[in-house]
Amino acid sequence: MELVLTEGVASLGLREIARRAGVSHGAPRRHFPTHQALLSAIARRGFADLAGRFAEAADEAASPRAQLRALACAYVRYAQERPGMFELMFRHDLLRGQARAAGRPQLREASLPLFGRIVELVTRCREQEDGGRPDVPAAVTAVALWANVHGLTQLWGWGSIGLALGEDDSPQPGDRLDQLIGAVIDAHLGEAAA
Amino acid sequence: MELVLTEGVASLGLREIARRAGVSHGAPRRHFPTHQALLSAIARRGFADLAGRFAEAADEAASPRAQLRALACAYVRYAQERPGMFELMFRHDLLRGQARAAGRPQLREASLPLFGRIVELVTRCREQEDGGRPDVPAAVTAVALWANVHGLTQLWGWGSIGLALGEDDSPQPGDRLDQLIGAVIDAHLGEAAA
DNA sequence: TTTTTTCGGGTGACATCGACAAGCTTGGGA
DNA sequence: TCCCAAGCTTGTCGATGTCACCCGAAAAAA
Repeated sequence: MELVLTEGVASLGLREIARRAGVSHGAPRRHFPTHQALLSAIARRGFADLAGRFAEAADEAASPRAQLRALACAYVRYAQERPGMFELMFRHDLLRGQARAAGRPQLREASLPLFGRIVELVTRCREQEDGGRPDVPAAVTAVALWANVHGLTQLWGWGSIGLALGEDDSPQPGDRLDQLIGAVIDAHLGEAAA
Repeated sequence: MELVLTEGVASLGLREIARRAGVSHGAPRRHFPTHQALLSAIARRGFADLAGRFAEAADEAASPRAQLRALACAYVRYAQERPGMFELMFRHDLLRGQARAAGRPQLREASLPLFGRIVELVTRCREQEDGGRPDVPAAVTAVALWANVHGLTQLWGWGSIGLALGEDDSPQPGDRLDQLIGAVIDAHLGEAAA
């Protein structure tokens, strides 16, 4: 099923998926009650993939700050590696229908543990190097950081960043993205690590 | 036409818009070549609205930092006040078709001057109170800040923030949003203003 | 072993959608 | 007066998602 995501999110019609699977339309209905449910299932698989990347990114890094940075990198990299999947994950809930109440909880239950890990890392990072600003609770900083990474991913994904920064220098764009992520982490967690 | 946006982005079918306008389907075709073009026109109007809010938000504030804060507030407030319009503005380009190359430039040309104002404010804010980190160029900070506000808006819009922070205290949620925006501004521009 | 239930899939219909191709109607120059 | 172009209507075409019904095989129950 994921093979369809290499074609973009626009080619995710129910009949198209059925064609791709070699079965007739209405066959998916035996497994998923509606089109949205199928898309939700695919998105859930995407969230599982992302969680796996998070796990293996956190294993490679030692300090909490490095782990946070690795998480952010994994986030952006996943989005730019599987753009269709990323798109589907964060907007399938209103692609066509008004199933707002039905699609939400699944998405939230999938993205909530990821956030729990972030807030835990922020607290650990704070009590270890206490360079941040302790006047604002850790959960707020975690939310701000998460929002920053997500927004960065979004803006990067549709090319607004390369256009806003101007495409003058920086031989490969991966450098600029690393610079951007480093700036974001530094901004939310304090200037530089110990 | 904007009246349709009070019903959400799901009710923006071409025929539905025509019904709402009291004309028959295929009538909009005389003014807009395709459905995407109509949606782009509505989104452009939304961008104009947002630019107007930015202008009047920047007038009320004096210091560049206060202006940036006002801009961020206006951004989030606009999104939570017209959620359908906000959604349409940032995703109509791939709602259904593959008109990726056609829808993009209009969106970018509409959102680029807004960003220019942000980077200008960041530079002015820096050379005035020089509290930030001058080792990273101002454009990078501006992008990071913009991405942060955008991501915050997105996460807030679909309720992930209230769910992540827990709905325990904070009588009205507007306070928490102000706190969040303040934290974001402080993080990217330096601890506290003069 | 025989029967029955369930599971996975197929077929066709229906309403709706966006895009298109004619036809109308109306208003303002020549 | 004629004309013609803008704006709207109507109808069609392909395609979509949902639904109801039918079928074959495998598993479960008799």
